[in-house]
Amino acid sequence: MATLKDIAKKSGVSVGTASAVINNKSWVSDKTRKRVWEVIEQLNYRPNQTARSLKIKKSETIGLIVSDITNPFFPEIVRSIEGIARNHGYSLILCDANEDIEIGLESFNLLFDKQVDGMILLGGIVPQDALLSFLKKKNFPLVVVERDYGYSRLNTILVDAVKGAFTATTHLLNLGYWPVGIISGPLSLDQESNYLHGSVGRFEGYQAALKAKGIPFDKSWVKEGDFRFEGGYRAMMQFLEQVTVPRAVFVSNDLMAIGAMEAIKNKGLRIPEDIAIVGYDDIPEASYTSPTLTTIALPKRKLGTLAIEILLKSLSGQENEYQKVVLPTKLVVRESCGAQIQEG
Amino acid sequence: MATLKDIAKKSGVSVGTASAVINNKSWVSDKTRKRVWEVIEQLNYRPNQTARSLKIKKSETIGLIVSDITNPFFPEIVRSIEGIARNHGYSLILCDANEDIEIGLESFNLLFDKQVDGMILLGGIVPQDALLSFLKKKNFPLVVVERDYGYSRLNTILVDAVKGAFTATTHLLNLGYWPVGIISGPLSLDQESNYLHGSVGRFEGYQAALKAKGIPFDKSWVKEGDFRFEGGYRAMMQFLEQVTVPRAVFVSNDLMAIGAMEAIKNKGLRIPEDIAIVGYDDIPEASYTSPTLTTIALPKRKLGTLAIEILLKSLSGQENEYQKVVLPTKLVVRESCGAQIQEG
DNA sequence: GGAGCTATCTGAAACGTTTCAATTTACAAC
DNA sequence: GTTGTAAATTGAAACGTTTCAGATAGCTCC
Repeated sequence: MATLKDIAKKSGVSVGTASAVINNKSWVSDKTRKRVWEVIEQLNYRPNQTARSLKIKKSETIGLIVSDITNPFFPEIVRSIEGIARNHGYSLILCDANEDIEIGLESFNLLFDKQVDGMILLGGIVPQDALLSFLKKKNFPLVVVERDYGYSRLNTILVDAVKGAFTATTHLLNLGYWPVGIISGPLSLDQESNYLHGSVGRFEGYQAALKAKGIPFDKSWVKEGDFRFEGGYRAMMQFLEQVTVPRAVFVSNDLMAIGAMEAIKNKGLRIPEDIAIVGYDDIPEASYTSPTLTTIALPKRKLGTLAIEILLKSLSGQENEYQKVVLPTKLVVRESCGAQIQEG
Repeated sequence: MATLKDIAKKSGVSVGTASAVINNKSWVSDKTRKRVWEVIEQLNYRPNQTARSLKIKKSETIGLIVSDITNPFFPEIVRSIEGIARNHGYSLILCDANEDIEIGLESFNLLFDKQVDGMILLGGIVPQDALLSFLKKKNFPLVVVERDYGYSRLNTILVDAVKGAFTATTHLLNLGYWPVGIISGPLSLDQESNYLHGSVGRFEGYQAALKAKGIPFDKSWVKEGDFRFEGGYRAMMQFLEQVTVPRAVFVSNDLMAIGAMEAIKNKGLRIPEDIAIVGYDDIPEASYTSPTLTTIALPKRKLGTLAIEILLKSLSGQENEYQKVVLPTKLVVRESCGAQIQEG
């Protein structure tokens, strides 16, 4: 592997000049520049980024911790982050936490050792105390997506979960369905670990929608899931075994909604004729299911691009404020809610 | 950020000794070891991996180029690779090529600049000429998954695509369907860029199955897709607009199969009553669709673990042979093929 | 009390860059 | 020619580690 020294020797200049050439410094004479470039090409020289990083104290690398890479919600976000990062000369070190908070913490530390210049947390699987105690000591470019740590000196990109769930539930209520149930995300976990997961917001939105219609909240229309396919299936099965079954259900994410639909079909019931369903996330699969899934679309691409853009700005050292962005959701009406054809 | 020098000064030893302590060299006295560790903890010292990498000429980083991270086939493989890599002290730089061969090449070069110690190509989106001319010059730890570059000095992990496609097609033929079409992967691209994608093997398997039954091959039962949802939809639409429509179709990957089913349903036809479908990959979604998708299951987890294990062995410098592993596939019978309940 | 060990520790070079003060060169102006 | 100035180049230090030849100290043995 050729080094700058080789280039310098072979083209008869000093190492400093050779460095100036590859960095396109303006003060190198055209003659020298040309000669050095010839040698660079001849030796097929590529600068050693590690040495460069050591010197300039930047790794030009970003850490990305995804809470669950196999959840179809994330890959599209990862893609948009990776593309923009690459176009700005940054590469991505990926860690998948597999929804395990221990791995989240381990990855968090590991990424620092690897000298990443900044970090993006997709889904915020890093434990709150570790993250906050770290942030209180150091100032580090960091963006959190889809998790609210409730700390002001932190860039956060959220989606208006309360309003999204409100819209979904109201949509079902407006269609005249009654009763309308909810399959939520993990609720109890949230309290124990102080993990303000999106599930709480979505649950609140559901309750608010009932309230707005003057309908009393009733615990028996609530089942708790785990954001995974199986959890949705199980929760719906519980509903189906009740004496009175809900006429419609808002399911807190699409993966669970698909599981819930599976349960309904297995019981020989029809969607939406017997039970109407609205999901949340709008993962690609929502268009494939049968019936297709009415759901709350999150601006996935936007979530990713915004995250990396805010991070890049922060990386560029501009003295910028911490941002907390809340993006709107959008109701996507498909078949599972039983609405007449109408643009949502 | 504390450095080794700080540690050395504060604990009254030389930098060399301090280094020996964090690297757990045996010849440091217990007394010194203890004192240095105290300072390390007190200053919250963490070794600078960049400096370390520069010196030891290893980055402890692996490059991973995925041909399409949003294809549900890949995330599970990525997860198994990442987990094992992390447990062995390696982290992963992820590049997503978005099925774009240009990006594949760009990423390939970028990863070298980043001094990755080894590389895994998931789906082999790197152009053949670039890869092979590189390999002929240098010797570099590399594992390719699900693409056969047809070069012997290269670790390759494949699945028996020909046999898989043969099994799928034969399954349809045995059910008495006729004619049986195929939606293939990109075939023409393969010839132009000499890209021996899995699509060719699957196509061959289809042809072999016909031949085995003494059925002549007919071009009009072949449509070319792009391995994406939309491509499957479009290809099926072409079939549906033909004078005679195939009675069953083997679709070369599940994403396209789901697209194809969508097209069929949109035309008001039934699966499998009007058209039977068998896919390939067994992505998680294959169990969610309606009807559920009969498909060829690949050992995804195994593909990932094997890839990283071979790479790690190669990285450890053992003078090992190049390996070419071909894993078997498995027919998973669900509803879309219209077979009676039977274990596959 | 010196030789010979061993166990422990030191100091400096090296890894491949970037950076910058200092130097050299080129050239114009007189 | 000398001087002044700008342009081009050099050389060495630095980044934070690892490594290794050599130094030192403490023993044992005769």
